[in-house]
Amino acid sequence: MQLSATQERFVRRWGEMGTRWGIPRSTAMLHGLLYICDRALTPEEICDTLGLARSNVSTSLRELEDYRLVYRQSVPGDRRSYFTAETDVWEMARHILEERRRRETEGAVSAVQECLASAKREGDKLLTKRMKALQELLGAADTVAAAAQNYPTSVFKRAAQMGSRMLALLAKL
Amino acid sequence: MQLSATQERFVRRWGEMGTRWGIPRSTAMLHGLLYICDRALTPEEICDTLGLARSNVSTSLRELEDYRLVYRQSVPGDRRSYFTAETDVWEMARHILEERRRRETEGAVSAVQECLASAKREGDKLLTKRMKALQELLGAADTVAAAAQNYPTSVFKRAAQMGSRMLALLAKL
DNA sequence: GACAAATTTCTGAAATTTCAGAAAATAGGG
DNA sequence: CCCTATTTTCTGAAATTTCAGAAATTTGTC
Repeated sequence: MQLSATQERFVRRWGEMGTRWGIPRSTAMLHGLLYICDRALTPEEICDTLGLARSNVSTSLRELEDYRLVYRQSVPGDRRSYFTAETDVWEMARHILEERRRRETEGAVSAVQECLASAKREGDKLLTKRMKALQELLGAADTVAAAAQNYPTSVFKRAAQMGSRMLALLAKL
Repeated sequence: MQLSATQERFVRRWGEMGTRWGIPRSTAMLHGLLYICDRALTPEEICDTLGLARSNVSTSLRELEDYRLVYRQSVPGDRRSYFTAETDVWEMARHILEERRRRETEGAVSAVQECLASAKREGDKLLTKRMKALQELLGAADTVAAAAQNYPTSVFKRAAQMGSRMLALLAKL
């Protein structure tokens, strides 16, 4: 698959962005490519287009599937897998939020939990206080993120779009 | 400064968490240490306590100052700098959000902007559509994050704590 | 169940990031 | 204005991460 100059540029830029978000460049490029494609691609085509090793594409695709940013499709009578990206950006955002919550906050919550227990046991007042505060924050973040998962995309979208107005409203309460 | 076993454990765990968040382990440890301290520390003390190189502490402190997670204080008649951490977790969260917005979304917004312009110029319908969608998402995220900066901590805190309820409300509209 | 196509896992090399030590710069006190 | 205490910047070594190529595994077909 031959990319136009602009498509090429987007894919490259997107890959660059990925690195800032803690996503390997090649994984992000692969995602960018699928995102701007209107048909499903085979891993083979992806390799050729982006100049990545087959193994790398395989690993990246699995990672992106975990994030639910790309979907695998199988065509009857064709042994190859075909991949497409999630193109609804709000759905994308939800999935990223969900996965990041799993990976980034869950560990922190349990770490703080443990330390809080120890601090109490040892009677360390200050540490107890600090751990409680952290727990409050992490808990709230986790709750919001979790809640976002339980509503349809339309609600999530509306919430994000109205976010600033909601804050304005809250400021008056 | 001698740490108790639990304090030590927290600092270590917090450092570990940092790496998942894209923050160097030593920087996160340093932040963790200051967060659980009730008095200001000198860089020297921090080195001794955590076993880090002086240079490393210097760099990490500057980074944490950029995030506004630690503050520098100077004591008259003492040439050394003293450092304390932000201990209000909601303020902490706001500062992190702000800095992450600056570092992570600003670049993406301008990248998409550029690509959108090129796509339009070239008449690439699909790419234009995709770039517009991304722009919508990034714009919304940016707006929410920006709005959070403009309200007092109390509002931010309330918003986070009520987040799930707000979503429930929105779902009915 | 043997064969071929496709995919995944393993391994190490290349690139990047983190961090300690040395050298340079800065600031205060005499 | 020099001297000393403190901090910052520079440099390269160590650790980590990313990724290509080879080997192993899986999947489907005959």
